[in-house]
Amino acid sequence: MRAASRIFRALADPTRRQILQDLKGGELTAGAIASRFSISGPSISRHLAILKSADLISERRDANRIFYRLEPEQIANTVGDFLSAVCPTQLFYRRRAKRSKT
Amino acid sequence: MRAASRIFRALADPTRRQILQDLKGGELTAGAIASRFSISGPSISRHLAILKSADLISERRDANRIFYRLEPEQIANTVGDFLSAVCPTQLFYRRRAKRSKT
DNA sequence: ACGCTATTTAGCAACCTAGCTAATATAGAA
DNA sequence: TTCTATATTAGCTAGGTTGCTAAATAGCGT
Repeated sequence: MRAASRIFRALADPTRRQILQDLKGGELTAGAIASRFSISGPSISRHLAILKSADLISERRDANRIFYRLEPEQIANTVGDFLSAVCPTQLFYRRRAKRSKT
Repeated sequence: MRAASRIFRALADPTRRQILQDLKGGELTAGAIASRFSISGPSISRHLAILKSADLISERRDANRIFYRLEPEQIANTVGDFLSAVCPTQLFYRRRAKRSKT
């Protein structure tokens, strides 16, 4: 599956979009993320797996906790590419880093 | 359903994203759009209905043809809002018009 | 009215998604 | 090893999505 498709499908779910916004403030454990929602831990775990497979977040293990962190460049690059392809005059965007092929 | 959810779900399908790109060059009839894909006319018609219900495109009837036109501000506003909420430092964006509540 | 073209709507099948609970890792402490 | 805490994986169900074909609608010319 193409990276853009993985990313846009990942962004299609409101819980996942909220997780990304929550991670904007810094990394959080899976449990801390789950506690912000009224859905079960396993369901959040799957949302995290989907976000991770789209490279929108990354994980770091510390003891038996897993910290998740936002990867804003992936989001900005892919979504920015799409926006510039569809409505370039409405938006000015600037890359922070070279786009990497994933 | 919230506008953002309708829009991100509409963007989740690659055929619909391609339709938006195709409309960037100007308005097209339903038939002209359908002829660019290998899927059936009725399927394209539904994709167009989904894009229209998300206010990403608008339609104009001329005789028995229906012309579809891109609504780039809707896309830029909603997606831009999300990007600025999640990764503001990666992207600079500028509104062309006030956001309307739909 | 009739025919022709353009397009949508209806109805169906296959697949995907997101939620749940129960079971299974993983890591550290006693 | 056993216990506890954290988190994921497995297996299931309900509902949504996307494709198809066939039928209906819309507009215009004859």
